[in-house]
Amino acid sequence: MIFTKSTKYAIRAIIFIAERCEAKENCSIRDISGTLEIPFHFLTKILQKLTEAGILISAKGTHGGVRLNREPEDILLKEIVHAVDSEYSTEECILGFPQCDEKNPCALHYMWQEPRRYIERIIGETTLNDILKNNEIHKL
Amino acid sequence: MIFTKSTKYAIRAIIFIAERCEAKENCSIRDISGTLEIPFHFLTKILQKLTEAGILISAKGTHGGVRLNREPEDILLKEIVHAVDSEYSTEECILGFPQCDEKNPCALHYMWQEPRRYIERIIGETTLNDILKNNEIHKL
DNA sequence: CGGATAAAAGACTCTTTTATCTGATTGAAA
DNA sequence: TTTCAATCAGATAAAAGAGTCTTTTATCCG
Ligand code: SF4
Ligand code: SF4
Repeated sequence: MIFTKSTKYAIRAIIFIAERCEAKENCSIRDISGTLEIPFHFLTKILQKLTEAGILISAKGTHGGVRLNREPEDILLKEIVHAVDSEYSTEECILGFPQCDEKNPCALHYMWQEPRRYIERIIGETTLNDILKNNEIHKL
Repeated sequence: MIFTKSTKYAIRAIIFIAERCEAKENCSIRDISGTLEIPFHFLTKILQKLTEAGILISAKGTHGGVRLNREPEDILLKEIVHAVDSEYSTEECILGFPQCDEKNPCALHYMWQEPRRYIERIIGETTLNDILKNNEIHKL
């Protein structure tokens, strides 16, 4: 609805990593994939992006895997979203016009301001820690 | 972002029809397609759905075309959206889980309530007339 | 009335994007 | 040096979007 499937997977995976893996321990991608029922190779690609973005850190070989590269309170939802889907934007016209004309807006433009602002705030200000505070997510 | 391309096309087309065609006159789909730069055959499919939904009424043959079947104040945005994309829903979990657990929600669930409610209100309560009141939409 | 024509409806095919799967490569640990 | 697990390259599948062509139905014009 608002996030792409990749983005949803990314968020779910990060929550899993933060909750299930101790700071110094690696999470095997295979495990994450199995538990969260996310296609393995699709997940690897997503996690690679998160690693490139400096959100995760990965290790090959035995006991390898992936873990957080920073404290949950230093990871913004925004970073996760943009790491996975660099095009993501809330600026676009709700009717798909190329540039949004703030000067002479249509009614929908106007109505869309409020929810858009909320969404921008959620994505821009929520940290991984905020998400973790409200405990167990079902299926995890 | 929130609407599919088909839905955006549908809304733009309906606005065009309402503004450019007199009550008893038909709008040629070819014209709409040309003016709004919407692929012709893609648009016909969308408009067919709107016709099936009773929002538009169509006529074949010379001077045929499409026009509103009801007054703009009796056409809810919701109807347009659902006519084109019957699956559309704002109920879904923002993280893509199958059923949303209201009992023990995660933080995102909670944060998502506000914008979701706004969006539901926009879609559920806005009529075509509300959209038309705020005059000219650019590129139309 | 009867054929020419205009325009929507419908059936297919093609392209692009998003999502998923298969298999080979690399590197770390044991 | 074997083994485990991430990485990387590529093919395939599914969905959304766009294009081609045929059929149907209404008007027009003689
Ligand atoms: S005014 Fe309306 S149509 Fe124009 S860019 Fe803004 S939302 Fe889109
Ligand atoms: S609580 Fe969170 S994860 Fe669970 S259904 Fe609601 S939004 Fe989705």
